[in-house]
Amino acid sequence: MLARSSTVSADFPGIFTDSKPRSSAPIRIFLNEFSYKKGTEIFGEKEPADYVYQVVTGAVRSYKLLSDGRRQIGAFHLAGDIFGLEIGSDHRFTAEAIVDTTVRLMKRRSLELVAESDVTVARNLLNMTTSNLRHAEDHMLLLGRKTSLERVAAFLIEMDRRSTAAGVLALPMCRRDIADYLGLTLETVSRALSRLHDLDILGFVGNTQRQIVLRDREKLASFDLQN
Amino acid sequence: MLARSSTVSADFPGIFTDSKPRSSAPIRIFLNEFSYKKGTEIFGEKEPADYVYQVVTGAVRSYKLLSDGRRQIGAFHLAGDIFGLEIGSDHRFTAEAIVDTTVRLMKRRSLELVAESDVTVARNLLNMTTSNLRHAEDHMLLLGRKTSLERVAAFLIEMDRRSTAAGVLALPMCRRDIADYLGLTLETVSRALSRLHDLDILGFVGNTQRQIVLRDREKLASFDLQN
DNA sequence: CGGGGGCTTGAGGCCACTCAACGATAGTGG
DNA sequence: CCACTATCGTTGAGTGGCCTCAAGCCCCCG
Repeated sequence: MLARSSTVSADFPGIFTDSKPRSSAPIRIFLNEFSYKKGTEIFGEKEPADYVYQVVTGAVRSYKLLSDGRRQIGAFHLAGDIFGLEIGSDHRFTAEAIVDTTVRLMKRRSLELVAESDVTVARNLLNMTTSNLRHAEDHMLLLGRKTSLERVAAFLIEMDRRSTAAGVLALPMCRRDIADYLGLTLETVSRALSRLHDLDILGFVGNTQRQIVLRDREKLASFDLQN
Repeated sequence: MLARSSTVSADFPGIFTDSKPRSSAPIRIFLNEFSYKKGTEIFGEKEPADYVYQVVTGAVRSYKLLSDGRRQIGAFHLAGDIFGLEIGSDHRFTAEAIVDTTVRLMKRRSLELVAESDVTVARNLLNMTTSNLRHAEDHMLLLGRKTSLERVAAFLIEMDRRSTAAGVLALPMCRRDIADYLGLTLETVSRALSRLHDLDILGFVGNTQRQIVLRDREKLASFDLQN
């Protein structure tokens, strides 16, 4: 039970920022921190959505499965991101910790109650849903019409944009995750990365293949067509 | 200027239904009907989103283009559907009439004003955005992971579900539109339909290839894997 | 009747997938 | 400390599903 005394807005900025100072009596919303080991499930598709989550540290993948095991990752959630926000009663994705992850969670019901009275919170709920929608729309274009090289380039640019640290891109997810996000196989992702490496567009840091430095953002961007 | 005297809810059911009876003085919202000839643009991507649209008769496609002309259709809008609803200031898709189409339109600004005061309208905005999001999420799975036959089967099932008339599916869009919706080529779509025809799962009505009768919904559904 | 758009079908090619081998790294336990 | 194993990533060879290119049919329409 954290944040008893802190303002809510400091803890769930995506939902509460831009809110005018609220009534002197602070709204009490339960905020618990919770940790998940690498690879464990945070919630499953079609489970009731009782909580909304925010990544504190770590990374999360949200995905859907076909009955034969094919997987489509809809989004990666990094530090600060809010996920599991559903308007309907059930989750539409399964969420798993990619690495050891701690999240902050709040009762969805509490959020709804606040949204009832606070117009700003309600609008921010709409804004977050909209930004999820925008991402999904852009991703449809990628999945439906882009080549493997274009997809990988777009992925690197997206991760670079979202990354806090300038310079080195530290990818928390494995090649298979990237592949399932981009609608490819892990081998194709690996080949695309190798090709970008051969073209001196990116470099690997040390011996790990999860830390990438973008040597030529401009050339990289030329592979990610505008729309 | 229609609907001067009618209630708003009757005209924009997607936004206003489930609303409790509002104040005795009806809210005045401009409602114009407008017609577009087959193939003409209703609005373009990145244009300011001043209006929200509802299909009265006809059909509309919403799509994004890559700079080299590759196209991804994000959604088809049929009679009754609301489209062009943006939270940001600009449209994120281009919308075109697939056939001769009449739409009803309202000033977005008016809608926002109503949403400010009427919580139910605000919630319905959120619900509509959410249902767009759900569709996009499902479509990502289709585009990223399904085979051509699965995609076409899913498309037929979706159109059948949305179609008002039971029995015959009257598709307003051409094969190229279907292909750009499913991330395929028109030839692949045609081959998939032929294959379903050969399997006695569907039939064509008369000499036209746009009217389809589903002979065996169960077998069709078996091609569209659950997730 | 000629022309064009929409659709189907065939033949061939290519990009991404499949299958496989291999190296590197990290974690485990002797 | 060193096998031992499992996981992750890269790379190569070959396949296959969808794309490309092309021909031809049908229907509509001027």
